[in-house]
Amino acid sequence: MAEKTDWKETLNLPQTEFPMKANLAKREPEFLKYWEEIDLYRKMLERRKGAPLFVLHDGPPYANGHIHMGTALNKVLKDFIIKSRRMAGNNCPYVPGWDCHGLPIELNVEKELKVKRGELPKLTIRKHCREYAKRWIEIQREEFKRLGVIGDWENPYLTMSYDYEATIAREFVRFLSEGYVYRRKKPVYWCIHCVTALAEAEVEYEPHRSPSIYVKFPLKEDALKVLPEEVRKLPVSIVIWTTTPWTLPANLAVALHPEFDYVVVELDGEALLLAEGRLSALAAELGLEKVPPILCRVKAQELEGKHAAHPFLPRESLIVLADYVTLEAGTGCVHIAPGHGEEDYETGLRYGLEVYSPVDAEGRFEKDLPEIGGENIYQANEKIIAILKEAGRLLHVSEIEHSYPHCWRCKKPVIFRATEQWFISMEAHRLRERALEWIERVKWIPRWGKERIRSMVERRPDWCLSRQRAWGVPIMVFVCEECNEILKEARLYEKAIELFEAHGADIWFEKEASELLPEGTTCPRCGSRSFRKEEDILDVWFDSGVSFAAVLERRPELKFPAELYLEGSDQHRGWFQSSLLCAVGTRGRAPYEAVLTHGFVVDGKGRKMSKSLGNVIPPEKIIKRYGAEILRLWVAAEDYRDDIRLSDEILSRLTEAYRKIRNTCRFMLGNLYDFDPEKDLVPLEKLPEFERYLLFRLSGLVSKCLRAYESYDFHHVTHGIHQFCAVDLSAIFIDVSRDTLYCEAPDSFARRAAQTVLYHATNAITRLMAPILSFTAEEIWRYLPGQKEAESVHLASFPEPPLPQVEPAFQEKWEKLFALRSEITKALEIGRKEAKIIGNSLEAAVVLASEDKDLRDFLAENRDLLTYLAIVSELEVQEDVSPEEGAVFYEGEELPLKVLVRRASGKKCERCWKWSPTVGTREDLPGVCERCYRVVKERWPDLKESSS
RNA sequence: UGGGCCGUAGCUCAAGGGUGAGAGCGGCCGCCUUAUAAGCGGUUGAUCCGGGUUCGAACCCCGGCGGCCCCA
Repeated sequence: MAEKTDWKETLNLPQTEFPMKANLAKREPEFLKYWEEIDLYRKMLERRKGAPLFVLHDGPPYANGHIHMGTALNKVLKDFIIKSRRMAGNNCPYVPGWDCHGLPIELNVEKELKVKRGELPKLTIRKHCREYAKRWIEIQREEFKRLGVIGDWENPYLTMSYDYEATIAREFVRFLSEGYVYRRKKPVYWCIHCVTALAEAEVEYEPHRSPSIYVKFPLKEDALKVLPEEVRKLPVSIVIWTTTPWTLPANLAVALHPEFDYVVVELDGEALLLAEGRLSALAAELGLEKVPPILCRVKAQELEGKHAAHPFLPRESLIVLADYVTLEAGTGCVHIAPGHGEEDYETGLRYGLEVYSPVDAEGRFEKDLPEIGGENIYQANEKIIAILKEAGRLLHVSEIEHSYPHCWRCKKPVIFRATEQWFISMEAHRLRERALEWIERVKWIPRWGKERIRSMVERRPDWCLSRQRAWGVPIMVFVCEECNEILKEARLYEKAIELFEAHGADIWFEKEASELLPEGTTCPRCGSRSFRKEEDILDVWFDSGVSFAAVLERRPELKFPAELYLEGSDQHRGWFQSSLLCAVGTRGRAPYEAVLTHGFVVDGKGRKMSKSLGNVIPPEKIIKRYGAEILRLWVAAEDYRDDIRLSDEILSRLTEAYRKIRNTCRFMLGNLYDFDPEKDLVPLEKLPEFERYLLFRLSGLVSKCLRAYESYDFHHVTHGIHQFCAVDLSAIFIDVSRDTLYCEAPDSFARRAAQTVLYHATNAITRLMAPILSFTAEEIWRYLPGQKEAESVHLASFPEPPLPQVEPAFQEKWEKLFALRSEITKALEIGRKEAKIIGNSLEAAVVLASEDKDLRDFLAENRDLLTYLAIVSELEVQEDVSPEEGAVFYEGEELPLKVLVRRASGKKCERCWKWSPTVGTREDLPGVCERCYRVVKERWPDLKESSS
C-alpha cells in the first residue's frame, strides 16, 4: 500500500532556527552577556568617532532603593534616543550618573545603625552613608543594565566621587566669590524630625488634620479711636483664623487687605472686626442662625499702624496691610508670625518686624516662654487652645483636614522656622532675569515646558543652600573668628578644593580651618588669623545642579552644553532648574540646548501608582513575566509626554503586538533560507509591480520612522512597524506571495523577486526596531542572510528608504486594486459563511462585472493581478453578471461592482492547492496543475507520482 | 488656593478648522491546517459633559467633570 506523494518535499517551505517563542525572560541575559563580551558600548563610540557629537546628559537618580517604573521609563527613553541618534549617524556617548549625598540616605543609615542624629561623629556617619550609596548604586546599575540600556556603566559619574565633590565645592566658591551667596535668618521649611532645613523640592503635600481656630485680638486704644464712640463701649477684637495655634506665640502682627471692606459686628455682647466678605461664612462656621448685626464699617487703611493686644502674651500686635490676604477662607484678617512663614516674613520686613521664631531645631518652644516653654509645638497646640479659652480669646475651635507640606523622607509634617541659612540670591547679577532669558532660548519639548519653568523661576525665592546635616558637601565658607567677616576670595579656597580632590570632602570635617586655608591667611577686615569653618552642608540639588561642570566639562567624550536633558516633568522645579541656575550663574548660559520631559506612570485607570492603592507594578515583575523587551515596547508604544498608563491589559496587548512583529520576521527569515542577497537580489528596476509597490510602502515606513525618531515620537515608530507587519506584510504581501514563495522554482525570477522584498523588509525593520526592541533586533540580525556590516545591529545604521519615489498613477492604481480586493474578499466571505460553498479562497472562481466602462477596462487589464491578489483560482471579467443558483452574488459597497462567487472548476492541485482544469492532464503526474508540473519536472525529471 | 498639561472605540495610537473620525490589538462570527502554542477573512465599536464662535468643530473660546505634575 503506497503512500500518497508527499508534495511538501517539492515545495520551498520556510526553514529557520529562529524560534517562534521568544522566551525573553530567559534569553535576554544571554544577549546582555554578548554585548558585554564584545564591549558594545566602546564599539559604538569607535564606530561614530568623529561624527557630530550628540550629548544626552543623564540626570542622576538617587542612590537609594530599587528602580521603579518611573526610573525605568526614563532610562529606557534615554536608551531609545542614544541608540537611534547613533544609528542616524551621530556620535552619542552615554555616561550614567548617581546622586549620592543627602538626607534620605543619611536617614536610612541612621535607621540601619539604630542611632539618632548627632549620636555618632559626622565622619562615622559619612563613612556609612558612602557605603550605603555604593551598595545601591551597584544594585541599580544591574537593574538598569538588565533593561538593555547601553552606556558607560563601568565609569558612571557619582556625586560622591572625590573629583565630583571637589567640583561641587569649586562651583560653590564661584558663587561665593562673585557675590551671589549671603547668610540670613529667614523662615525656611524645617523638618523637626530630621532636624534640618529643607528645600522646596524636598517637601511634598499630603492630607493632614489640623486644629482650626478663630482667635480674638483685642484692639488697643489707638485702633479703637478709629471706631465710632458707641461701638467702643463694647470690647472690640480683630478675629483671625489659623490652623497652626503653635505659631501664635510668635505673632507680631495682624494683616488686613488694603482693598477689602471690614466691618465690626456684635456677637454676645462683644464687638468683632473682620472682612465683610467673610461674615456669613464665619456665622455659618459658628453655627449662628443669623448673621450678627453690623455695628459699623472700617477702612483697613485707617487701622494700619495701630495695634491689637496679643491674645495671651503681654505684647502688642501691629496692624498691617498685605495684598495676599484672601477672602477664600478665614476672616480676612491674617495672623502674622514673621519667623514662621514666607509671606509673613516679607510683610515683617516691610514693617520692620523682628524675625522671631522661638522654636528650637527639634520643635520645642524656647525655655523662657511662659507656660509652654520647652514643650513640643504640636503638644503645645492643645495647651495654647486651652490658654486662649481661659483668657476668653477663643471664638471657635474645630478640626480640618487639608493638604499640608510634609518631609519627603520621613513623611512627617514640616514647619516654617527662621534660622540662619545660606542663600544664593536670585537678584545678584540679575540671576533671575538671565535665567529667564535662557529659558526663552532653550527648546522645550513639549512646548509648554517653557511656560512652566518660566513661571517657577519668575516666582521662586532665593535658593536656600544650607542643610544642618552630615551627608553632603560642606558649604565651603571660612568666617573670621574675630569680626565674623566671611572670606570670599576664591584663591583662599583653592587649597581646600585640592584637598577635596585628593581626599574627598571628609577632609573638611577632619581638619581645622587653619589647615584648610593657605598659610598666613589674614582677615581682610580686622587682620585676625583665626577662622572657623561653616559646618552646614549643601542642598543636594546643588550637587546635581553642577553636573555640567563635573561631568560635561570634565569628560573628554562629552561637551558643554549638552544637546539634551530628559527627565520627568517634575524636574522643571528640580534638576532642570538647579542646573539652569548653576550654569547661568557660573557659565553665563543654559547647560542644555533642549529639554525633553516625560509624564508619570499611572495605572490602567489613570491614577497614580502608590502603595496605599496597591496598584504598583515593579519593573522586576514585568521583566520576569514578560521580559525587558516588553517593558521597552511599553515605553515605546505610549505617548510619554502625557501620563503613561500601565496595566495587565496593556501588557498583554503589547505582548500580542510583539508576537506579531516577531512572527512576521520569523516567517520572512524562514523564506530567506536559500537567499543570498549578493547573488539573488533582484534590482529595483526589474521588480514586478506588486513587489515594487511593497517596497514603496516600506519606504513610507522607513521615512516615517526616521522622522519619528528625529522628533522623539517613539510611539509612531512602534505603531508604524506593528501595522506594517500586521497589514502590509502579514495580511497582504505574505499571504498573497505564499504561492510564489512555496511553489515556484527556488531560483525562479518570481520567487527571487518576492524574496527581495522580504529581504529589504526584514533588513529595514530590524534596523528600525533596534533602538526599541533591542534584544529581538539583535536576535534577528544573526539570522539575516548576507554580509553584515557589524557584529551587532546596534553598530549598524538606519536603512534608507529603498524606493523613495513613485509615480502618483502607480500609487492610485494600487489603491484601486486593494479596494477591489477588499470587495472580492467580502463576497468570498459570504460564500464561506452564508452560502458555505467555499472554505479556502482558492476554492473560489470569481466573476467581476461593472457598468462603469473605465472600471471594467481596469478590471480586464488587471485580471491576472486581481486573481493573484485575491488568492482565488479563477477570475473573469464580464460586462454584466447576474445571480445564479449555487453561487454568491454581491454588489460592491464602495465601487460600482458586481461580484459572483462560484466554486472553482477543475480539480485541486495536490501541490499548490489551486483549482485548475489542468490538473490530471499529465499522465506521469496526474495530481498537479500545469504550473506545478513544470516546476517539479524541471527539478526532479524522474519523479513519478505514487498512486494511492 | 493657584499654575501647567491631558481627556478620541474595552486597550494603545491616528486625524494641517472641511467627505460617512482612521488603524492595530481585543470582543464576536467564520475559514484554513503548506508561518501551526501560528495564519486569513468578516463584523462590532469612540470624539468626557454643557454652552458658544463658525457655512462647517475632535480641533478655537467659555463653564463643568475626571486624571496627572507643580505649588500654597
